[in-house]
Amino acid sequence: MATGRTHRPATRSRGIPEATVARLPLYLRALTALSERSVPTVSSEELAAAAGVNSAKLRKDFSYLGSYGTRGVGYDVEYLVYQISRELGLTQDWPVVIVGIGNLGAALANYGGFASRGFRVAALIDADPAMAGKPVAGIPVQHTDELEHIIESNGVSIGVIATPAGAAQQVCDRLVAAGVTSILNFAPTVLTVPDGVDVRKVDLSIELQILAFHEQRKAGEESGQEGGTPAAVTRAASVEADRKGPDGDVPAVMPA
Amino acid sequence: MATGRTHRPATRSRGIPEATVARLPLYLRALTALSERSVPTVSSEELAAAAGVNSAKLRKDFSYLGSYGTRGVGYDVEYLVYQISRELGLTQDWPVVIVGIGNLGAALANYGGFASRGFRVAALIDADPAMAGKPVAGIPVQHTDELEHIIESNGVSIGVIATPAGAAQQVCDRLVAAGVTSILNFAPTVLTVPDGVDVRKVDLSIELQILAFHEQRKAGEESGQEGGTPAAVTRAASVEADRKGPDGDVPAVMPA
DNA sequence: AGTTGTGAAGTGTTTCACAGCA
DNA sequence: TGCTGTGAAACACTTCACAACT
Repeated sequence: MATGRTHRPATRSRGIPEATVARLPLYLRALTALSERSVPTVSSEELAAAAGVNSAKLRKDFSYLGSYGTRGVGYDVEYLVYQISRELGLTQDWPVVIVGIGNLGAALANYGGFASRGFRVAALIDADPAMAGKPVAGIPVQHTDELEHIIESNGVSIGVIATPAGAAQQVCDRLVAAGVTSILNFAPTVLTVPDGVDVRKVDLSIELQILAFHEQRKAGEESGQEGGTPAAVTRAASVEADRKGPDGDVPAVMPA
Repeated sequence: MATGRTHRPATRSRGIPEATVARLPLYLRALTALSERSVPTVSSEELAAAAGVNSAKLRKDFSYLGSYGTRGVGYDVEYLVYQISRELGLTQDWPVVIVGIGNLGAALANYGGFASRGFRVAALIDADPAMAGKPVAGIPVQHTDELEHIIESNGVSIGVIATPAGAAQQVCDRLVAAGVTSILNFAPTVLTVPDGVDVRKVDLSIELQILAFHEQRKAGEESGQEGGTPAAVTRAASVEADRKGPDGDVPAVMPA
């Protein structure tokens, strides 16, 4: 089993920690804003505030990239923008395909920040023949049949999956077979991919559930009741721990 | 300055690590699928595979919730579904408002998994008067003027911001003032909120940038270029990468 | 004086490996 | 026998605090 790995291999690149990589885009955005206001230099304290992190963390993060600051002064905004862009690989242009042009896919296609920084929507792909040819965000939707051809002829290495959950793994397999090695998955499914392929997932309902967890804690906290179980206003779901009757011996769980 | 905190307070609740909380929804989804197939029990190994994590991690995660398994057997699916739901606070119903009904807001409103598990879209809110009354996903859009009233009369504590970046902080302030204490932010902005308010952000372009970073590394790894992977057009930003003196270690430069 | 860059300490997370129980 | 539950080790990340430099 274990036909392939799932998720970030986390192969700590050139010694840049994954957590740092995840923050670089944040710094970049803050720096870009400063750049647009023609601010020439910025201190770690200021930039950290703008990016929503603390300054020690920011300095440590930057230290993995090199010594790009000037003691007593701060960081040169333009220079740092460039260095981070380069580190993130944004000085080249990444063609991206979006598969699944429903509400979400359309939203993504229209998302401005998409094109702005190093990414270019090379194609929109949908399984519905009725969609074919219809322009979304100025780009004509193409049918799934074209997928392999599009990937190959455009040298696409990043794919975005915005299909229903049921179609996601299949689309993923085709993307990978055609040469895509990085996937951003919006479908609520665990994708299985071969080694060497990166998958990141964005999952609305997971985020909401995490918020609900904390929200519940807040509610429980102020109603006295300590030490024990989470007070919870629980509208008593009547799920009980009892065996199901017919146990056919279902082997359970398959990796699809 | 420092008017308020930014981001997850990460107040390690009742000893359940944040990393574990973030995985509970994943387990829950896998368990729900098993439940629908009437699978009665599942081992840590099987469940871990379905959720895309390794089994040691899963067992450790579950150990924070209590001892819900049976040695030699595994976990009772229904029972675990209930325990995790309860822990996440999904046995109560969370009314949610979505602010900003553009492409993305509409996609979110239509997202099924939304309503399915403990969340209910209480209202859709948009600043555009032309949108008012128009139904999206069967729910009539209401004008921003109604925001405070909606929040208060529905007891909404979770808000989703899907507005343009420029409006996000202002919307956030109003949500918080009206009583919202958890926010899911899709706008590419760092929100500032008072203590006690949780913010989680979902940011497409950040995810893509992280993928680009890894993608770039893959490309660089196997020598320079090869026929057929990136459309690497390296749009030479001419920022001159030379201003620092001391070499001799870490810089991790990858000239192209 | 002001601010970076970084060892070292502290904290959180993952993995190992096996005792303990069904 | 098989699988959970968990200390302990390993690893990753964050924060501290200050020397080094401008």
